[in-house]
Amino acid sequence: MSSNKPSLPKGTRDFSPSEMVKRNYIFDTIKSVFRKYGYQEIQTPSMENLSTLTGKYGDEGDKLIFKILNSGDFWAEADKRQQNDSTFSVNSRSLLPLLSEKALRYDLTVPFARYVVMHQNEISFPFKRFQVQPVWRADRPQKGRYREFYQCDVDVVGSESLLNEAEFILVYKEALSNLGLKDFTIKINNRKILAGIAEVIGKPELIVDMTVAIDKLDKIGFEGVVKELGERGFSSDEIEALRPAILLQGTNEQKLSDLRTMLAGSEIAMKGIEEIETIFEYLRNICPSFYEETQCKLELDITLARGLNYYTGAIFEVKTNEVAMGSIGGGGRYDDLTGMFGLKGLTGAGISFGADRIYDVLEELNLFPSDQTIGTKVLISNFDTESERYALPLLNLLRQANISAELYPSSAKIKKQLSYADSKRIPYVILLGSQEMESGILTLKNMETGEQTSLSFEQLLSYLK
RNA sequence: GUGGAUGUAGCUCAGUCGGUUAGAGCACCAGAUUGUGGUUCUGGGGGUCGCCGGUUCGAGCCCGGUCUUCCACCCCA
Repeated sequence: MSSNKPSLPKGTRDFSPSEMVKRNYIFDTIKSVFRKYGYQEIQTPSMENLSTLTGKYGDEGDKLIFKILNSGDFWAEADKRQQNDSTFSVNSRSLLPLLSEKALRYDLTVPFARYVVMHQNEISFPFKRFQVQPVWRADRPQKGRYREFYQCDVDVVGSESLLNEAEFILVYKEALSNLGLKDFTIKINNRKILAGIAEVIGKPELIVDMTVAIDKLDKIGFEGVVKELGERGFSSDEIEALRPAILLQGTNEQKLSDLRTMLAGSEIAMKGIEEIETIFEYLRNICPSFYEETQCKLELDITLARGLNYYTGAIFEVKTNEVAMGSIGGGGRYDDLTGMFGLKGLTGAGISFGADRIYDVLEELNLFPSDQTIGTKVLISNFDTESERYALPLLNLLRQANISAELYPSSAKIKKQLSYADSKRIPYVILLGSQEMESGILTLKNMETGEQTSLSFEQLLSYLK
């Protein structure tokens, strides 16, 4: 490519009309489920103060935040600082606030926490909100991974009830089923159980290393996990003690019962186990048939570790079993996210749908409905200035009747006008030339069958409605 | 951030051993057809072979560098 040709920043994409139709189908489906469960929509700015975002996602996460360059001459500013303040030394850290004080949002959860703190006086708790907006991450793109992508989040703050967690599972099930997915698994775990395991083997401070390692079980196998645990500072005795937890088998009930025995000495683990059981019980009471449906599997998975930097209770992750793709959703409970912004004692929980990955999945499985692509329903052909003048009021009447219509804007060859209708998949064309103007009877062409019928305008209106 | 591939027309890709004017399919435009598309036929436009340098009588092809994209790791939706 020569250098003067335009290109896109790495990991970003244009969305053409046909793609937007499909994307809106996903957003509309998910949003309508959110609304049905009582969540209200908000939006927040694309950019936040850098200080709002840093330190919330861990060291790895902080590196992936897109920072926005300040306007102005940071170098001159640094000079001035040095002259006025002898303790000011020029290095990457001291320069950063001069270089950048804003950043693109990395997810929707932290901006939401910021929103809650700033609007606490107008919010009545518990506050159930949903938010569908793009987020940006500066990592290397690959399959199913973009630098700009949309998240669809639902969160509730100010409610400890595990009913919220149970409802998240139902939201996942309903939204993904409505999108046509036929085999997906919602994995659930609890940070408290993980903490309990780390406690029982005597390494509570290594909980993050432990979970990062066992999270890779399905990818690198048990031997790989053992190796990684060793590298992360676990002795072979401790690894041996972890074995039964990592290799937990059976139904959710069996797993819970095994965990109860295994972690009997840990108060926090018991709390986590009880929480999972309560969630399951809510589900049974809300939806007795939940476990009988085959398309959506709910699986307690002790190796599931996510966003440990702020989750404190339940953790969720959703995967489709129909195509190879990373997770298409995730979430959990975070007890003190607003605490970072000075509002203590407010618990929250939420889940997220990865719309771009869901798009890729639906595309691969050919699950987009075909009737979604129709925009304009009828095109009025344009033979000459006279027929154009004749067509204008008809165009208006069609639109007043709520029929999506357009008039070809110039008297190009009919061949070209029909090709245009064809490429836009417009199902009907009104042929309007001297014959039609004389008789007042219009010719309606069905673009799919090629059939042409002669109709009065009134007949045509009721036909197209 | 680490490792591996890739780059030729708008898109997908051929291009032999280094040898004349770099090709195909699709897409686009026009004509066959001055009131009929999606099929067909004919013709047409479109290229700094990613970029910079080197080797050579001669480079799309070989060498060095650089950038891009893709794949994997880390991490994640």
